[in-house]
Amino acid sequence: MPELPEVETQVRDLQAVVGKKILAITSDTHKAWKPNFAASRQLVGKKILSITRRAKYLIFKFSGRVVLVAHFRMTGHFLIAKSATPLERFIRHSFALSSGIFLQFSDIRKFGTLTVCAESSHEKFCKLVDLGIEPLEKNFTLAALKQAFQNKKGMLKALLLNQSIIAGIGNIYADEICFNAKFHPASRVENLTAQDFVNLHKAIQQELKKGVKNRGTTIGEYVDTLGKHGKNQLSLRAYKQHGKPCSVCGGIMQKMKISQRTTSFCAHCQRKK
DNA sequence: AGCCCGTCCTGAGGGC
DNA sequence: TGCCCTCAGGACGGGC
Repeated sequence: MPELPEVETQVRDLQAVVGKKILAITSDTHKAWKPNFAASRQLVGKKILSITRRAKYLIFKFSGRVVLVAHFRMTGHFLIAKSATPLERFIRHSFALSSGIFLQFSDIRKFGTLTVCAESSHEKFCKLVDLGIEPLEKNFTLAALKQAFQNKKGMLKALLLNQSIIAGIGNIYADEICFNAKFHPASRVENLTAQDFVNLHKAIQQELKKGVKNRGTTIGEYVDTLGKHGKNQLSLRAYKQHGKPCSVCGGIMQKMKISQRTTSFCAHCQRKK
């Protein structure tokens, strides 16, 4: 599923369409559009001025102070095509751009969302204001991590998945971060020591940077805008590894549910705090 | 506040 | 072959 590294990879590739104008939009999944499909008409004739990322959201700024905020949820991704012919079977939305380019939104499970709103209100309307700290930004310091976790209680993995604390981590990277830092995912954050925070801070940055460097994790359907697979799945050590031997100690990886998500971990290497 | 559940959705994979 | 069942889960709303 697309998380921070996958969205970041897409946003970097999508710079290729900045400056293009939207000529037409077709969609067979009107429900994805917020507040409604009719709002998509506001984008037609507008020029893409910038494409940026906040957490797992993609933010397209257009001429005329209009913004499109896209979220991939489980199975969404953009593809850049040289014709209107769908590059994949599950293209739900297609944007005809100037220069004969087509931006296609693929989304098997139809969970993805496309929100159109005024630039002045998009952060509030799309709840971007409620998002936590960006873990790959300079201001994500050790002190900032401690601050974000201050007065919080609960299971470590649940907090890593909470977008209002740290923004952009999903199920894959949460498992990898816990494994990297040797924390049992059900560790109580209120029990973490100063040294634990040092290790956690390092692991968050390492795993997300590795994901970006590898152009994302392809498990299931995620691909980049050219349809190419990422490489991060080749170096996963925890996510979906239950039943397999631990890459460190050789013990069999365990499985449990945390926050409704399947969680894989090594009961020997990852200590419960 | 923390935690759980249901909802949205559809393909993959298992069982028979 | 084919049908039914379960599973996968990001965000959100609701309940305890």
